[in-house]
Amino acid sequence: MNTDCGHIQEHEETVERAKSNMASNFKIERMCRSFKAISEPSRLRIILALMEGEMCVYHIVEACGGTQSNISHQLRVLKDNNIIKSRRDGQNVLYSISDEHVSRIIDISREHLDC
Amino acid sequence: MNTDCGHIQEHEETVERAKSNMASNFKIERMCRSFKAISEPSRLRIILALMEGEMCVYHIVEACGGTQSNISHQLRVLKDNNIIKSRRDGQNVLYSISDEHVSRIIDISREHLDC
DNA sequence: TTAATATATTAATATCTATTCATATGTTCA
DNA sequence: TGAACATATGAATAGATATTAATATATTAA
Repeated sequence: MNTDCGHIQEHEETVERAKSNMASNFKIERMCRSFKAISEPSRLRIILALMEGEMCVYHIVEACGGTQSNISHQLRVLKDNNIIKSRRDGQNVLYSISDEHVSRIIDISREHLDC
Repeated sequence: MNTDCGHIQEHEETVERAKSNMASNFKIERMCRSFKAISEPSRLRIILALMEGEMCVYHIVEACGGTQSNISHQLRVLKDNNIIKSRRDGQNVLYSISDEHVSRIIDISREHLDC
């Protein structure tokens, strides 16, 4: 491998910009964890469901299918990554999308893939 | 588990909307694959680098670090998921972000996580 | 306080994924 | 044509992740 790709000048400049704008490892990993959280079908279903409104676990199970245990695991992952938030209401725990960035990202993706 | 969460009416309505707006399994999996593609540090680094401009493989390696082989594997994953595109130019292959949706999603995420 | 209900956690396993090393393919130029 | 270079691929393995079943915790109401 050498640099003689016939675009040395532009590419070297791009490399420099890329290096100086590159997020830190810490931030890269943080972003990745967020994207990974929404990268599994059962979790994405939960997000899409919650984009329709706040729900308790029982109703999330009803809307998304799957077992209570599995949904609960996925809710945990989503919450740990600040994708969703929860509040207790008596015996129930109500979940909702934690902030608008999430919905925007999902909407762009749906638009992009025509979903 | 039963439905008696004290929010039966609203939740049932939300469940109905969620079910009727829920993307098909096929589309859910397609979205998930896209998100998964951008969910690994080395791949996200490549995307961030290419957001600065088109580059050949050698320069991507220079910008992102890692081995040529690994970068090449990751480029493949990104390309298979239409995150990036490539064109051959002589001995080199030049990669770039495949469309603006990708950059928008990454930008929102950076803004969200303050990266 | 006990029973009933809703949700969360733990541990086990099966599956998936990233990374590495070795090698193959494709391109240019002598 | 063959040598040199740029990129891609295949196979192996180590590590991560999803799913399940069983059980624990938390809340309410009797």
